[in-house]
Amino acid sequence: MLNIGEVARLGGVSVEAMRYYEQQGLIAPPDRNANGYRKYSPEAIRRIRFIKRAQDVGFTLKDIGDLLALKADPGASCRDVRERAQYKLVEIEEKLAVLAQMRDVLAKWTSTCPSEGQVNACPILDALDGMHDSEGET
Amino acid sequence: MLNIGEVARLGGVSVEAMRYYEQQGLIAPPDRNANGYRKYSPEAIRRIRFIKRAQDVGFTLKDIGDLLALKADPGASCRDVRERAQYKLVEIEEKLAVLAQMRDVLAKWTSTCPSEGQVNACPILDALDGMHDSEGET
DNA sequence: CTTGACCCTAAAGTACACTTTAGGGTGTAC
DNA sequence: GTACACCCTAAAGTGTACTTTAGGGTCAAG
Repeated sequence: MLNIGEVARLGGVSVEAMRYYEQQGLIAPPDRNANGYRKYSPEAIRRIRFIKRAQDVGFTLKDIGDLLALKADPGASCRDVRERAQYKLVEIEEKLAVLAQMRDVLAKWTSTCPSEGQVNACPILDALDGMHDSEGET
Repeated sequence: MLNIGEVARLGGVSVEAMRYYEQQGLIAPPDRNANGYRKYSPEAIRRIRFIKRAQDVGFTLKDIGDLLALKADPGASCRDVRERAQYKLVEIEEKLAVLAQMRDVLAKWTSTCPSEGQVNACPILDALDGMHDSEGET
């Protein structure tokens, strides 16, 4: 049995994050020993790492709660999990599109800026000021 | 001279956002007329649109404050503006890389999931559980 | 003369995932 | 026996860009 600090260290999170996950229902409240300390089985480390991996691919803690519920539900289907993943995939692709657009505009602007001269002749500020509108609005 | 609501409408933001920008120093406190209402010149609309365009390419309100300060400073150089833009460009490219990685992993997972069968045989949950580790960690 | 759309302020709330603070108990090594 | 690392709780704070709430004045139309 492990103390919270050990699980946190091995799981790669802070002790406070551990307590936060418990509070949010992502990890079950563990047994306590006589002094009131939380005592975890090594399985808890797997759980923490599950949460971290899910975060790494973009799931929020709420999403992760849903995934964990599906995981624990014998009546749930693999399709349910895949749906969540595909929905998240779409969200991420949307964010990618927005950022790619930002990148393109910024790249264009920085490439046309001579970097010499005063700000009153800065093409970037001119663009922000709408001096030569030409972008496709969303 | 325009009321705050007119500027907000023409600038494409809410009245509350206008007051927030003023509070944050992004727009100068305008004159008030006898009843205490803010009165703006049409220039204020340009300012709001500047802020919106800058947000659209990824600048935070704090960034935008810096840009506006450069814009108003006759001693500032175009290089200063370009530096900000290039820094932001790098930030955005970093975010893009993170999201692209998420997308790739999620796409792989969803493609290998049969969507049939019970969750106890779900390849996505297995992957999240670290069943067949093979990702390059950062 | 009242209805409704507008304006004002200050403060608190929202989402997200924690971290920090304040105050206090526990366990072990020297 | 005390120093130090560890554990506990509850509540408040962080950052971002607003929105919402509460409470109250202003103005034009009918």
